[in-house]
Amino acid sequence: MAIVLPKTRKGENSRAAILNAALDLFRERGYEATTMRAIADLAGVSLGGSYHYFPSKEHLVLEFYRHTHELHLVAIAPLLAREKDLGSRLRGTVRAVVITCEPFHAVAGSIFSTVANPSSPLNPFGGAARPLREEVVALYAEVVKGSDARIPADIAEMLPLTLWLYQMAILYFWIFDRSPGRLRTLEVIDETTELIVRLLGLANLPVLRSSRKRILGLVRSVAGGSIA
Amino acid sequence: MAIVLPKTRKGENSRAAILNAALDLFRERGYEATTMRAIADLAGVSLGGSYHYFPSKEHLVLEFYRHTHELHLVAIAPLLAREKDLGSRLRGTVRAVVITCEPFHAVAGSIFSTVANPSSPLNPFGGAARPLREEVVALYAEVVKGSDARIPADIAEMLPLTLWLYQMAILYFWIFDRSPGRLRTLEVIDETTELIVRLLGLANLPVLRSSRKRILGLVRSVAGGSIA
DNA sequence: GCTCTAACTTGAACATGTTCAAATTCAGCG
DNA sequence: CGCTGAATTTGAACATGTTCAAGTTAGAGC
Repeated sequence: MAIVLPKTRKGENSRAAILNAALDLFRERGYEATTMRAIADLAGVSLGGSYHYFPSKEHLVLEFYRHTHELHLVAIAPLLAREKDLGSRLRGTVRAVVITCEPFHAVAGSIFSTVANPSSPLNPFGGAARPLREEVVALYAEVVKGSDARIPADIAEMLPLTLWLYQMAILYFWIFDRSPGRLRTLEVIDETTELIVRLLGLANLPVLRSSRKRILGLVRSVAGGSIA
Repeated sequence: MAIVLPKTRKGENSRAAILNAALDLFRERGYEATTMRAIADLAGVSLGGSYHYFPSKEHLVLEFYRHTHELHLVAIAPLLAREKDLGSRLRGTVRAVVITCEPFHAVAGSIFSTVANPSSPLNPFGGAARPLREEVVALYAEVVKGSDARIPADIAEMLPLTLWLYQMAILYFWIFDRSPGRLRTLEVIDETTELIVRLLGLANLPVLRSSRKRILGLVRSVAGGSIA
């Protein structure tokens, strides 16, 4: 079950060939229609070969996800360097997620399903996925911090984690979106990011004070138990 | 693929035996560890027999849903007949969900992951689960309607569906909850239901008017595309 | 009671993810 | 060059969800 890293040049080649074959076939046929035998054939290794570097078919999907995360980082770097408005930063970042993931829309369901399984070590709330999760949370921390919005400290503390959860919800919506160009998802992103910014602005209203405390306590409690 | 209903007494017995065997084994060993062969053995039919009444192993899970849903209905009937306060009705209803599902807590994770896959016929947003989903939404409509709370019409329209989504979120939290007696989930239910009632009370604040419109439009849009 | 048909049941066969013991390769070393 | 041990590779074997053609049963109609 442990992930074995290649120790030789030859091993590196094999691992890369397997991964590329898997990514190509996933994109071309989808996850379920891609058999481990087809991956092995295309990679030029035997059936068992893949299991030397990837403990399971699902682990190949996770490599897929890691790949898109890196594409995402590259895609939004200019925006984050330039833009100061929180709404624009948030909208651009989340839009970039779904745009980056677009080539993999057909596979995304299986990714999500894999990732949603609480008993899997790959669960985003669990330990194994922790580095990647923290990278994404840190990204949202930067989205907020690099803006000119003044966020109260108690909210700022929990906001990145909340935005990460929000992104997961958007991705789940996106998986179901069959509209051309995934326009509906983009619309929902525009609506929700604007809503988030507006609600942040309203958070200091006296009448909302107690709800704010309650919500923050809730987020803290949920995050504290399941994630941290 | 079509679901075949038994036409004879013998058929009814077989179907019931298969279903009972499946529920018992799911509860005892979990979803993945329960093989179709074990189900068939325990039910006293041959391997292929199950497929006459249940198109797939996942469809047996759907029956499991229905089973717990019916237990849930029975559990909350007295409360809904007696209580008029919205917060109490909501809290009691959602508490009853997790209490009803408690015997299946260990299984719930793998079931959730199976079912979260959008390509699964059992996906709660998809077609096969539609009748059951509509029953649950109708239940929440009754929770609201039978209360003495006065809910604006535009909110009342989308509230049951939103509460169903909320229930799903609670269930996902519950899956991760390792606290004794699942006390943390119950606490979160108490917190969130009170928050929901409070926010409903605030919905008429002028300053929230535009956010309210936005949120309702969002829910309507999300529901219209993926679910209805 | 006999026949016929639809309902029901069977289990071998298949597809595919996974395992694992054995075979092969290869770089380093004397 | 030949040896050695680790890294890599192999493919047969296994487990399990699913299919399906063939067999069996039971009840309606006569």
